[in-house]
Amino acid sequence: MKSTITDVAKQAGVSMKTVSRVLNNEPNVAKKTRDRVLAVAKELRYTPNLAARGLASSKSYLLALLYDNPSPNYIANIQKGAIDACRDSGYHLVIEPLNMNAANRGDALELRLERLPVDGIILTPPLCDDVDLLDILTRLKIPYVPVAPSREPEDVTSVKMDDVQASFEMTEYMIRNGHKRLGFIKGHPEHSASTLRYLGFVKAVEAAGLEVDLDAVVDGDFSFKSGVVAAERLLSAEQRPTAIFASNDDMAAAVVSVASRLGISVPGELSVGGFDDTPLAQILYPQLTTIKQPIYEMGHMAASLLIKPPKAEERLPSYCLDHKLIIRDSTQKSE
Amino acid sequence: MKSTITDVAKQAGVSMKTVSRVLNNEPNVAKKTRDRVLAVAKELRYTPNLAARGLASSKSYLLALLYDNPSPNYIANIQKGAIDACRDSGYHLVIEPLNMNAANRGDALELRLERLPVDGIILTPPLCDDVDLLDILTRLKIPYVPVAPSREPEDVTSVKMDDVQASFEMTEYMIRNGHKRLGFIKGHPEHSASTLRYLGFVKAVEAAGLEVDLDAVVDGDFSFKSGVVAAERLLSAEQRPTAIFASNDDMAAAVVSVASRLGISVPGELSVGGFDDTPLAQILYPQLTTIKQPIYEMGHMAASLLIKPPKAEERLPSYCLDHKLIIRDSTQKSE
DNA sequence: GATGAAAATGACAGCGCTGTCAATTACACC
DNA sequence: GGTGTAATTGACAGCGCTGTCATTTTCATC
Repeated sequence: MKSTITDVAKQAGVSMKTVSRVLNNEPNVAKKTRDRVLAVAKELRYTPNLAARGLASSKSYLLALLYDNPSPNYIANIQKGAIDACRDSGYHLVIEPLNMNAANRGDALELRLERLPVDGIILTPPLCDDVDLLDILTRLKIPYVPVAPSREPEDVTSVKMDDVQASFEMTEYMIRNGHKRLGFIKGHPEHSASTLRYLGFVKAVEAAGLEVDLDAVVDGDFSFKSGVVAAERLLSAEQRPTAIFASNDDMAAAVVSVASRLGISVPGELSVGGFDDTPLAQILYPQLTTIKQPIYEMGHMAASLLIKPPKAEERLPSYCLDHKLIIRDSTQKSE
Repeated sequence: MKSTITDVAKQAGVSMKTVSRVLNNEPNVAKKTRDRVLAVAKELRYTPNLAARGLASSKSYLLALLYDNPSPNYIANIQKGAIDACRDSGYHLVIEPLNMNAANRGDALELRLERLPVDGIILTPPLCDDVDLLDILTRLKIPYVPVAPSREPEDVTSVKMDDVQASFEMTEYMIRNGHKRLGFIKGHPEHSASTLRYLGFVKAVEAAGLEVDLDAVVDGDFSFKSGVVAAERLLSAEQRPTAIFASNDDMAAAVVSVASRLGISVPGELSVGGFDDTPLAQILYPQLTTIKQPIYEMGHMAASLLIKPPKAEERLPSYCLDHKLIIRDSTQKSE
């Protein structure tokens, strides 16, 4: 019923090995032969048997995405990118949520990883900064690519985005729109992105020859709730900001919500900028101006790097992918 | 380095086949032998080679989750459930997003499915109602389990929840809290859940001896935006409802938002109920009373059914899993 | 046309496991 | 102890493919 390499070989009048060469894009096959084999394979609707392939070549044609991240949206996008990269190369993606509490560490973790029959692993934050995990992976000699790690490990290629630059652009955009009293809501203090985003904000303010008003920089922790507290503080100030840049969309949403409660119109009297471009950004009214992280692209790149690792001499320590400032309805010119 | 079945067999002084029996929990192995083999396997840190296993048994120990669904949250939960079910049985889950536009149908789709080296497929809405897809799967003899299908296919076991009952409970809860003027916002007319949820609402109202006020039943399409329109209509009525039940959380969030804008306090003057228990429900202030679908559980059950199909005589046409009414802060007693 | 090197092809073993079926052992019973 | 049945164990082939290495073909060059 289901055709094998042998069937194709017979039909095309060549050896199994030649068929194998064609299917794996190996060199040293005459064009004529290649075309014939390809034609027969198509005709017979041949599909390679992954298990057999894997057994013979001691590869699995499987990549794993490891995560321990509460944001389904982030994961879904990484996932989509990785899968699309896999598709063209005959790879598949298996998903492994990892709960990194104490009980799951040490030997249990190592065992679990050993059991994972994959050719490479994509690590999302915060796993990509977990020293234990990285150690085990290195020991097990499983190739991995960290996505947006806080510190880039040596000898390993990672993919990331430029948080500082993205934050810089959002701030610059607000300033270009005539805003001078800028508020900023910081992210979770233990998250490295928080620092970077704040840094970009500061850089942009200073680059414009303005001064950072430290009273208008308040702490947050990425949660909607912390955004509410921060917004109340910012908006009840004597000289309230004309624009607030929150370190993520949830907190930006909180700003919009508080403003609406206080009767401050957005964007009329207050511009609000977020970060992440989560679905929330478009659900909200007005829709949020925000930064779209290249999440899909990072997933895609990470998988590609695992499937076809660059040669040692071409290896970059990291690939930085482009974000995008998405201007929607929550920001406008200062009046 | 990595140990094989042969190593274990030698060390334990039995044949490979016996080791294989033990590892696969086959019957007819003496307890003594079983224990010894297990001990040796553990000592040697033996992990079965999936590819070899698959090749020999023509199984892949892989399940696929197919989706074409915009809600990352839904997918993430199904996924988590399925993976947890896989874990204990040595299975892994591969994820396959499917874009069901015209170009990807027909032969391309069939080819793609043929290439998927899996033992079974979990279908999420709306894929589980796609006749083309179901046809191909049947033809290819790939077992599948639809999650929450609109119409239950014959000869196939599906998993689902009881939308009518869930909706009934939410409504009943509101009525029990003294609410008599109830508003309802419908979901997308082409989504079967919309009908069911409305049905549950009507049943509960009538069961309480009240009458459905058709002026307080307005159309929506599950989007926040449609919720805004619906809420404005409901809340500007002469006799506005004291409680509004929206067919999903996004629309419930819209109700809360509109109420806040109109200066109507929630839950003081207006109770709001949602459906789905999305992250939004907890992000919001006040947090939403809503229905938690057994999404994780459905994923878990679907995978379990694929891994260990019930015998023909024990087969149920469908497994209905329990939802939960989650009472938070957006509802209270009518004053 | 002879020569040699490179390109193209093929024969064959074996990856690690399980299915089949045969062989051995255990055990109840007379 | 002998017999029969069931429980337990093992020998062996082979799943479909690729790696290795040997062989054949091609073709530029003299």
